[in-house]
Amino acid sequence: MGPKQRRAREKEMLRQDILDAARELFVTEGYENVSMRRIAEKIEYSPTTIYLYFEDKADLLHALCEETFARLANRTEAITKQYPDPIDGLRRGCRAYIEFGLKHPNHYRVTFMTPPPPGFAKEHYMREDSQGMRAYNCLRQGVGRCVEQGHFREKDVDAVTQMLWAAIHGVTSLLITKPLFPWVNKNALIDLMIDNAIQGLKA
Amino acid sequence: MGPKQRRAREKEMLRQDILDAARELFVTEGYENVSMRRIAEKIEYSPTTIYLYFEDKADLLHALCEETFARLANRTEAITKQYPDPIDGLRRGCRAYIEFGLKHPNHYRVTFMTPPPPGFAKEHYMREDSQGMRAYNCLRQGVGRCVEQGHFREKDVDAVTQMLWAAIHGVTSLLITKPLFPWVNKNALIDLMIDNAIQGLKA
DNA sequence: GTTTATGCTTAACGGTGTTAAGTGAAAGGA
DNA sequence: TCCTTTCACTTAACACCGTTAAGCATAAAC
Repeated sequence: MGPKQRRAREKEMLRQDILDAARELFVTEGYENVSMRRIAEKIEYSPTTIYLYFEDKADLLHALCEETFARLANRTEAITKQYPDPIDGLRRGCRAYIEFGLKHPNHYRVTFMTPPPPGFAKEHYMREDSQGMRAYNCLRQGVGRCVEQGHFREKDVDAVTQMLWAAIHGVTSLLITKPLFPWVNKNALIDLMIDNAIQGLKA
Repeated sequence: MGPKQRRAREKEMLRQDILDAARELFVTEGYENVSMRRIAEKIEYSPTTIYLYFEDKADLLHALCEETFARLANRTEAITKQYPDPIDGLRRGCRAYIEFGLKHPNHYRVTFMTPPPPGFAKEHYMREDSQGMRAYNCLRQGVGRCVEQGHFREKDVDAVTQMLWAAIHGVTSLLITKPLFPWVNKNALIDLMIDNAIQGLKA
C-alpha cells in the first residue's frame, strides 16, 4: 500500500498548489480578471489539468470562499463568546465582519455581491455558502441574546438580524465598490453605522 | 441642407435603436451575459456598426445608466420638495431609492455594485455617474435640512448621508444579490431599515 | 461624370472557459 | 519479467468573446 498513498498525497499537494495559485491571483486581481490559463501557467501545468481537480472556474472559487469564510465564522464565534454583554459582542461581531470584508474584498465581492447565475437550484444555492451561513447564524445568535434580555424594541430576531446584516453589508460593499468616493473617515463611518443601528434598536 | 439633416436624423435613430436593444438585453439578462454580437443581431446590423456609435461595450452601458439614473434623480428631487417635513421627505426618498434599485437591478448592479476597472482616473470616475451623484446630492440635501432643524444628534451632514446611503444600499444590494435567501417580508425589512436608521439618528 | 466622403460589412486578432482525444509512464497481474 | 491496464497529464480544438483593420458599395459634392 506504499505507492498508492504516495500518489494520493501527491494529488492532494497539486490540488493545494492550484488553490494557492488561484487564491493569490483572485485576491490580487479579481475573479473575472484571472483566466484558467494564467492559473495553469503559475503552477506550470497545462490548463486542462485544473479540470481534473475542480469542476470549473466557479468551483475553484467556491472552494476558496468556503475556506476563507470558515475563518470569518470562527472569528465571529470566538468574539461573541468573548464578550459577556450581548450588545458589546454584537458590536464587535459587526466590526469583525466589516473588517473581514475589507481585508478580502474579492472573496467578499464574489460571495456577497454576485447574483446567482441564471440556472441555479435553491438547494445548491443554500449549500454553496454554508460557511457564510455559519457566520450569518452567529450574528443571529448574537441578536437573539439581545432580544432575550429585552435590550431591543423589535422582537423579531430574523428581521433584526437581516436588517443588521444589510446595514454592515452596505458599508462593506460600498467601501469596496467605490474606493475613490470622497468618504468621510472610513473608521468613523463604520462606527457610526454600527452604533446608530444598535442605538435605533434599543428599547 | 436637406439630405444632411435627414442623414443626421437617421443616424440619431439608429443610435437610439442600439440603446433600446442594449437596454432590453442588459436589463433582462445582465450586462456580462449579453454580447455585442447579440445586440447587433437584435438590431439587424453587423457587430462593428455599434462601434461607430459607441466607444465600447462599457460606453454603451454608461449611456444607459445615465439615462436611467437621471430618472431616479428627478424623482428624488420631486419627492423631497413634496414633503414639507424633512424627516418625512428623507424617509420617502430612501424608499424611492430602494424601490428604484429593485426595479432596475441590472442598472443598479453595474453602477453601485461594480468596482472600477484597474486603470481608472479619479476625474473620469467622478464624472462617470454624474446622474448618480445628483441623486446622492438630493439625499445629502434632505439630511442637511434635518440637521439644520436640529432633528439629529449627529451634526456631520456628510457622515450621516454616507451612513444612510450605505444602509439603504445594503438592503437594496442584498435583496438583488440573494433573491433566494429566506428573507422576512421584504417590505417589512425595508421599512425596518429606514425607520431604525432614522430612529437612531434622532436627537 | 468623376471624385470624395460616408455608412456599413467582412475578416481577422488575440483572448476566454471548456471538452474530446491522445500519450507516456507507472502500477498490477501472470 | 513481460504484458496489460490504469492513471495523470497534454495537445488540439470548439464555440464564444470584445475589438480593430481593411474593403466595399452607395450617396453626396464638385
